[in-house]
Amino acid sequence: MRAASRTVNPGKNRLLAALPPEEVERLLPNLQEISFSLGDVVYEFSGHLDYVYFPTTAIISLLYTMENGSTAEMGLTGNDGVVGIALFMGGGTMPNRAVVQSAGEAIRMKAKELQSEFALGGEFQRLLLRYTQALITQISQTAVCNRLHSVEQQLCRWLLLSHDRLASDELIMTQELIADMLGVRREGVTVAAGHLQDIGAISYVRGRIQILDRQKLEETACECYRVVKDEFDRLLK
Amino acid sequence: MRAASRTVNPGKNRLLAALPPEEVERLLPNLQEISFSLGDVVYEFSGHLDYVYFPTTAIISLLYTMENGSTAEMGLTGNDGVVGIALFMGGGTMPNRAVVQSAGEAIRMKAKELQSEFALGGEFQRLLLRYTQALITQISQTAVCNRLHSVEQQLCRWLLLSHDRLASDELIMTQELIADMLGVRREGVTVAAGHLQDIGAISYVRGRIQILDRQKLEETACECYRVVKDEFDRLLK
DNA sequence: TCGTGTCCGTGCGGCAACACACATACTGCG
DNA sequence: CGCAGTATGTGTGTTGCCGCACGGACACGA
Repeated sequence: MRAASRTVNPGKNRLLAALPPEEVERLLPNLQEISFSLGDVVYEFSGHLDYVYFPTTAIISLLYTMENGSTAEMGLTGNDGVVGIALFMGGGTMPNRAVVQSAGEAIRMKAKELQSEFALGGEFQRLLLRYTQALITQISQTAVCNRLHSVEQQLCRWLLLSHDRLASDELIMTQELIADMLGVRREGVTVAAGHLQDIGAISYVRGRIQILDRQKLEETACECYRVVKDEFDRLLK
Repeated sequence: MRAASRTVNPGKNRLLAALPPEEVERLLPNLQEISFSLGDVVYEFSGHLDYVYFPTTAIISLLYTMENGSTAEMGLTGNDGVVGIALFMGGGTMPNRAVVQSAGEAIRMKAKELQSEFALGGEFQRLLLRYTQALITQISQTAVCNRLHSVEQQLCRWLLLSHDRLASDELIMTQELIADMLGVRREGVTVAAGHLQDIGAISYVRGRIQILDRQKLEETACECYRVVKDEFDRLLK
């Protein structure tokens, strides 16, 4: 995790990009660009947060780790959202972890400054709350999907959600890590990904996944992906 | 669903009870008591909402119904919360359903009036947002629990969450309905509930569940119950 | 170029939950 | 009282995923 002091471009995050000019101007001095590497921990279970992060090219996973060490993802945030909602929702902390799933950049803002801007009740507040509602839908759909769908369907959903938040068709991600995200065995991912390769949807070589055919992925995925996608599109213009 | 015009007692819902007197006074004329029966639909998938509901004795389940008809619960709300968060989060609707899981009363408030009070940015807003954060934790934990835990553990979690939101030790609930909530087969509930009877934690007779030994239920449940409980206690004072 | 670590593929036994079928039992109503 | 409807219990075979073990393949540095 490395901070740079150069001027930031808020247009690279959809929430910041949607702000009216006067609010952007007010916020700009408080924004800082920051680089994340794969695996960086943005916040820990019930841990204090000094900043919120608006990803631009990075993707952050919200994970829960059980007492016995097994993990599962609740949701993920890219350039369409913000990490650290507990800071404006009022709780300060959340009982989960946020881990960088795909290396890249984010824009950060001090908690205090976020909170005072939020309290003004303008477009900033409105956007953050709408994003939070979209996130709730994503988490809900994860819950339902975990209960009712196969590993292969969930893998498709996850690949599509990640792909939507990336500029490229390549994901840097070992099967081991995907297994942790989905809360399944590594071998389960191997089998599912093997099938997706057979049908020509992806190619997978030692931690580099190429998305070859989104169409096929969408067909193989369950309805959960589309529900989440549509809801994000609806709520975030 | 039946509305009564008699004077309401906001103290029976924990959110309303936590408001300072001047805000209660302002809201009181806009509150109405309403009765729900088991199975009443509070709102439909992506359906319009005219009111928010603050349950007092009723319990409302947030459910998702798949295209193939199978269902699963994302969370539940009792006298510690509010149904209809989309109205103040800004989205207006949500892609799920809300169904009465346990008959009882709630206090309702018109959407418009909710929104104008929310916009004032006072304690009302603060409480609603903190509740929403607690709900996010509940939904998240449901997601994780669905992935990693057994039907029996989930049944315990569900019974405990419901029991916390009830005045009595008796739940009126067939195994069929519980199965829909948990997103499992009815027979799965029969087996799990049978075991819970064997160890003396509950008794179960044709749609009437008696909670006999909470201690045993908590021991059999996974950690998920406690995480949710602690987070609600922390966020809602 | 060789070794070591990482990553991916595969096979096997086991188990929990599934789908389906059906038996039992209680309940309320005519 | 008898019957229909609802609710619960049980049995059988199937399936999807798990845990574990291991083998091969590639990558990178000494």
